[in-house]
Amino acid sequence: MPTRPRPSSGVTIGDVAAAADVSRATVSRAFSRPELLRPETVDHVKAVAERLGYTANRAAQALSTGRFGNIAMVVPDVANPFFPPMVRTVQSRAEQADLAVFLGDADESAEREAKLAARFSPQVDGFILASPRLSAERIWELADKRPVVLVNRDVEGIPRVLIDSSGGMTEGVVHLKRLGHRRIAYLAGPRDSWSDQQRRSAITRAAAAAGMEVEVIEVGRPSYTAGRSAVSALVAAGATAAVAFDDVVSQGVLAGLELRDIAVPRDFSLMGCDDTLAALTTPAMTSVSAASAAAGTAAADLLVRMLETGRAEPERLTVATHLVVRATTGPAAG
Amino acid sequence: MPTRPRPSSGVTIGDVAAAADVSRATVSRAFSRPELLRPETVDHVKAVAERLGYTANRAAQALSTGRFGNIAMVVPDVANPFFPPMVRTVQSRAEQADLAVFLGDADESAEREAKLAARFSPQVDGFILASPRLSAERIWELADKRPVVLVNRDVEGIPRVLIDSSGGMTEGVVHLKRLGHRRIAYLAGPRDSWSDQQRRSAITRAAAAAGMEVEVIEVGRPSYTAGRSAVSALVAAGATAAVAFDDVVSQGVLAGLELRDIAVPRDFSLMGCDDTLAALTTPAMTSVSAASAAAGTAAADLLVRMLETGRAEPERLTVATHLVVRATTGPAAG
DNA sequence: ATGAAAGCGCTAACAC
DNA sequence: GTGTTAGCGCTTTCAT
Repeated sequence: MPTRPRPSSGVTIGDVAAAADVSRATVSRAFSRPELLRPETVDHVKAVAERLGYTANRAAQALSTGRFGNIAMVVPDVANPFFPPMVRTVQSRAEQADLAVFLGDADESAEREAKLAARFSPQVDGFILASPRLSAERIWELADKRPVVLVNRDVEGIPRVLIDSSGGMTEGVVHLKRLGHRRIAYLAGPRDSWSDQQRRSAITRAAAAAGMEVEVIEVGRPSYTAGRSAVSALVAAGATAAVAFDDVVSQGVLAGLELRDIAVPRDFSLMGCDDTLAALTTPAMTSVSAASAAAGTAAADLLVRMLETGRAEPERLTVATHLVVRATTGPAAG
Repeated sequence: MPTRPRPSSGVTIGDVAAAADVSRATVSRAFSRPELLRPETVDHVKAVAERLGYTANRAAQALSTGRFGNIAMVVPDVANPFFPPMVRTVQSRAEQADLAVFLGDADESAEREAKLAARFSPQVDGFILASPRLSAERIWELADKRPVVLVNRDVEGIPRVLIDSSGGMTEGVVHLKRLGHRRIAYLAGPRDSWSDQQRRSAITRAAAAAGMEVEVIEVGRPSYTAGRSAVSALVAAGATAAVAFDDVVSQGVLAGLELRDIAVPRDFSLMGCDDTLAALTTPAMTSVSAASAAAGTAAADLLVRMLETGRAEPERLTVATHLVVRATTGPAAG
């Protein structure tokens, strides 16, 4: 008989059973189904386990039950200030359900999202995909194997939490119109981002309704530098105001305008989105509220419920936004 | 014999073995030790596995090998811009070693760090603790069970990566002295943070050496609001310059000063630390470089090596810092 | 209320 | 080079 030095996770359920003079089944039940045991048995077993420093082997548990006690959260970029608050709330909700959270940063790439999903899939009970760039097909495939909750992405039949920026966006356009602007620019984000598509169409529609012209300028990956570099295009477009895909880009634009001695809001109006940094800049930026923290809680809640009830109806939530007017929007120049 | 509906992870190694007409051991080897098999066997097995959509059950693997293929990273606050770049680099290094990363946000609390560590411990091969607030004893306890790498924390016998801010801090004090400042303030961070202790003593020492007075003002959790609120204490202290624990606090101070119409750098000099936001503010802040991304890579590297070699010598790295002079430091007023 | 025992899917001795 | 087989530590059915 083989006697290889087996990997030992230290104290096992057998050790506790022996020390407490009960069967392993009893030890197991003391933790997972204490109501099946006499209270004194439970106490005794737990005391012994405590004394021995017993911790259940998660792998064995998972192998036996088929449940891992883990979920995965995938984000396009943790360094984007939109996500950390969401990461935090997802974690705290997950912790309440005794779930540990894997975090994957996809670096704004659909390909890397797929890789991460594949890597996590064999050891998680479910996924939260924040602003995923994955195709609907791949999301369906994934959802076919594990419960999936989406944030800021709408795919048929998949539970999701949407932060609907169109309300705030529209208010923003109206606000700019009232200030006398006639020609504005939208600094667009990643094309495969649902948020960008939504914002793009909201602003286009609102501008048309208000009889304003809108020039769309692509900046690609939403970053400070991308925003700063976009200023020349902004100037070339002859716009007197701009709405940026998010606050990060907006902050870059702010710096770029300053560099060219274009005063905000005197010579130019600027509006961000998500309200992640807007309150912290100088001057403070007008932005569209977002509440990504709340979205995180909601998403985690949905997932936890799916896990507990076993694939309930796909719930679909939408949270509204509004414009937060600060110092970067003012009357049109001239 | 029991016939409960066993949790099935779909296609198992047995299915592949049957379909490929080999033993399960061969299938296992085709993936983990292909060099032991005839190339054609490997190809055949892999092809069949592919066709069947086989994915190894991680729990079974872990149970059998005692290795999980996961590591945990614990940070005090993901929303603090110092950490996301580190999280990203840790992840990318971990991915190269085929390790998945659990992320825990401890919310600046030692207690929560301990909880997270306990939660992750039974299913990870090692830990990266970033700026942990845990006591040395608890860190030793943890390191006793699993390999641990520390970032910005020095505990005897534990591998770690330190970003030594004292160099940059000292340069900063000299810089302020040269500008004519005589009385400065240090806006201190969390007392249980190694970084804060180090910065605190570096500035105290440097100021003493330069014959300057330094008032230490505690702000507690390093946040924008904490920084902004600290401005009154700053004014009361009669300092003409301040060094903040980090850029987040510094950014808050900047806003607080602006609110009181104290012009920077004309009336007051301000210096941040870590250079996370400094380049993005208006005016751009003088700060101490930090390279948290590099620290993350180094830490992950250390951990991966420990995992591969099996507890090598505890390596201990220190990365130096320097002052990055920008617009918020100028001649002393008056 | 508790115990006995099968088996979750995989890996690694060992035999051939 | 490949097969056989004994577990890894846990949960759960079934029996008592």
